Amino acid sequence: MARSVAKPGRQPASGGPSMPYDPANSESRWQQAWDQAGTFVARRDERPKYYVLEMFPYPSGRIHMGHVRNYTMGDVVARYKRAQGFSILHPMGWDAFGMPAENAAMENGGHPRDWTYANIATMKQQMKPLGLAIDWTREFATCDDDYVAQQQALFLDMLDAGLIYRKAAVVNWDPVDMTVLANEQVIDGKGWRSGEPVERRELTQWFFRITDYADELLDALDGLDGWPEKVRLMQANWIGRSRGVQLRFDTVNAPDFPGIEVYTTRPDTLMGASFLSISADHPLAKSLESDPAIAAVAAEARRTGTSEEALEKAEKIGIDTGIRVRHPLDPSRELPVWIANFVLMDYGTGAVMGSPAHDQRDHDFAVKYGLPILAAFGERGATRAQADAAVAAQPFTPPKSEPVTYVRGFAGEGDQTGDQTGEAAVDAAIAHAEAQGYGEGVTRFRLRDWGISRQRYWGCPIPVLHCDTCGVVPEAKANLPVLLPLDVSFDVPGNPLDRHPTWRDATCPGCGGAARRETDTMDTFVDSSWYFARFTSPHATTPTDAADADYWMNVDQYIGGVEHAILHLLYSRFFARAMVRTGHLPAKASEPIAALFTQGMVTHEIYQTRDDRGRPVYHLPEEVSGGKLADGTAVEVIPSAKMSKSKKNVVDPVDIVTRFGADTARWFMLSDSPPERDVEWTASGAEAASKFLARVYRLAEETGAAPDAPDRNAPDRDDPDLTRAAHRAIDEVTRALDGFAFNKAIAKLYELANAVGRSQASGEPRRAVMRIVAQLMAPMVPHLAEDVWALSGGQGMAVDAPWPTADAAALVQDSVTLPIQINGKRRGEITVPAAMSPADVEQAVLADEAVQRFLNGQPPRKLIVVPGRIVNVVA
RNA sequence: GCCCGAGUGGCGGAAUGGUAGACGCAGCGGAUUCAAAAUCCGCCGCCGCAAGGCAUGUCGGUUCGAGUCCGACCUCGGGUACCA
Repeated sequence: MARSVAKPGRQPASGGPSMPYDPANSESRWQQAWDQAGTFVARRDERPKYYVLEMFPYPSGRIHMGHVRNYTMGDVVARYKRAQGFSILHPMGWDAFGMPAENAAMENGGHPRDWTYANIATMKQQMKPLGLAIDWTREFATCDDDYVAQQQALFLDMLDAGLIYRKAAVVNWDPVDMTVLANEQVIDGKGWRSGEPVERRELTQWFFRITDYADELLDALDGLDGWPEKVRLMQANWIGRSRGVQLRFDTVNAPDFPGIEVYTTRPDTLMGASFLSISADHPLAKSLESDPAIAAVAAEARRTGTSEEALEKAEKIGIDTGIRVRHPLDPSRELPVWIANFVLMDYGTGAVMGSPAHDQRDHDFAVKYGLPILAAFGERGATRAQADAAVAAQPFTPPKSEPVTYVRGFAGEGDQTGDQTGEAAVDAAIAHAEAQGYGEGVTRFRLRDWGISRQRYWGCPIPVLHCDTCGVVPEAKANLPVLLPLDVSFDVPGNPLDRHPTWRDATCPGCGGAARRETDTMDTFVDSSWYFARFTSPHATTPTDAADADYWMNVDQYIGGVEHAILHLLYSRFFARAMVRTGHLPAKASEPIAALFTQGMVTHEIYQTRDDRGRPVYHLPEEVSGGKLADGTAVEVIPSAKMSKSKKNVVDPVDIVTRFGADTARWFMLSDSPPERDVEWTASGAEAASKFLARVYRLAEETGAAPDAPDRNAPDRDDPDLTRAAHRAIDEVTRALDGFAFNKAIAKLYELANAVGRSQASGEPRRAVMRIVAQLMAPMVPHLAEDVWALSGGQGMAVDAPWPTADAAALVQDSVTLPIQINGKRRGEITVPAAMSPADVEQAVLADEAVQRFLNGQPPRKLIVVPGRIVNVVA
């Protein structure tokens, strides 16, 4: 419907009816235009390349606002870099294996494969209208047969290179459902479906030797300049390189176990050791299980979940085994050996030294079981009695760099006491242990090898066979891919691969005899550890293509949630090294991600009322208006909560795009919060974004219509203020985009649009500025930018226009206003020529009336002039 | 428990150690309109008539000057190796 929108005075006299901003129509039109031009198909050419990647989505069923935010940010980078002349790789795929598909099959029937591909189709259809500059020709899902084939080929090469091995590891076992549970399926130590306490159970599983690269993964963090410092810190702490000592405690009364090996980073507290604790799975503990009391505690200890969190938070339990060990520094002391539930056989030696005076966990344990608490050291100057008294109620754990007073020598009773830092004492203790032969200094890592075996169906099959003659044998590459059987059911718990009638049967590539397939599948983190490499040549018949990988690697900008700061990103860093080693990536790709940005979540208010029994009842945003329901009931508003279906505080991107258009959704997602922080979706904010975009469209229409005015032959009115504003905006928006400050870029665009609205400039000068507006907005709102570009006389498409550059001359200011502080408080200001010397500024300031009043005739004690910034008078 | 973050008006936020609150939302006032919507213009941290004072989670410190740096704490969020 046509209507006039032009302001009085700028009304196009002869102009036809203007069209209102109509994103539904124009957005799909521009998307078709880009498609037809093949604008976003990545090409290897003479331009410098730029690889932008957002963490690919799990196909859960529908896209959500978090996806919109994530992909919009990547899209801004892709379009901005494209305008700057880079050849862009900006692909999209699907992290398609995983538990939700199996859960859906269990709950609603159907097959995980069908569920997954249907979800992918839906989500792709939902993403398309966002107008993302994605090369869809490279799309793949990790559950595609082809991806499975290449991943299995990688596995075999890594196996061949010695990067993969098998060992026993514990899992959460649900004794009722007879199945392995994921950590998230263990709630308060009980299985999520059965409600029964889970047990720890040992299984032989496949491991990647990520610890081979522990040193390198840690040291290389220093070079990752484009990564957030917090992520590098988290990874460094996770890898956790520590220097300590492996100590041997000789047993007194266990002839079959002459010694127990213990690793500690605090050998300086050895004199404070009052017990050893061992895992219930330690061989020594297992040998004692004929004792019913020990068996009971061991069984109880095995009932704790396997997660570190569960382990650390669980009530500490233990039992004295009756076994005694001799203290290495004092043969007259015998220490008891306890079984404890917080020690896992998987980590280290399965035994730890208890120094309750200097460790919170050991202290808790010692208090609970009445074990002695002996201080190795105390506050500086403390006597032994004082130090012991101080640790009775709580452990003393100062930083290792802090000097303390050792009250029991760390090299023996009364030997090497006195003031030391923990660091120095640890060094001395290690030296002493080595000299005396009761231990040796070792560097160890917190990082453990990466267990990839999953007792689940919907994952990439591990391509190995079990042969009675040859043992464990890799599948022949010619037989890849090993694909999942499709005729499976999920009506009984457990892994359908295990109970499939024929799938396991295979021929041994070694001896040609009968063999059984491995029924474990790979951790889905394997899939996501190399997908970025696969995007460089998604259709290659090998995992990667050397020329493509060489051109496109590395990822120049990776964008995703901080929840992946450790596992996904560390595994990817490891995988890249493994792929370099096996010849699938060039050496330069061993750090595959040059820059990382972690974006915040999208949140929304929760609207809550209470039922008769005081339980919360949640209401959808559209049911609430003005803080009330339709029937007038007031709702309680809980701000900034993560969007979740159960809390009903969700906004569907499809609804938003239908109602406002993609550009509004994109604009609001970027405008309201800095990208690394959470953003709260608000209806009013979305409406404001929509209004602003409509206003920009109107401005473009008005300026575009200007030549049709009757005075078209009169000279154009220029407006130096507007030109200056435009160049300042170019400068500021460019710097904001470079710094990932999308919200600031948008604030600058508001300012520029306001300047255009105020300006009296006419005709071409105005249109020139509107073309700059179009270019600067294009990365954020690409469809509107095309409209504005076309309306203001731009040639071709805005998407193909090179990024504008600011005219330095237009940015210079001739005078500056300096605030005047007196004793640090703002008391006035002074406007001086920008080039005025500090000495002249001082004179001008001292002449200032407000300054004279404060100084009251006295000379100032100090006068600080920060050129161009501020003046501070100290009276 | 442990590791890592974040906290600024009624709200989202801005601020190379240099005027705290850019820009936007909400609110208030005005213009336009028969009326409304839409649009346009103006005001808008708190207390105070004003002078002025108080304000960046809390408490201390460094500095001519601290939202920004240092120390301790509080609250919320992420991770914690089988959720992705």
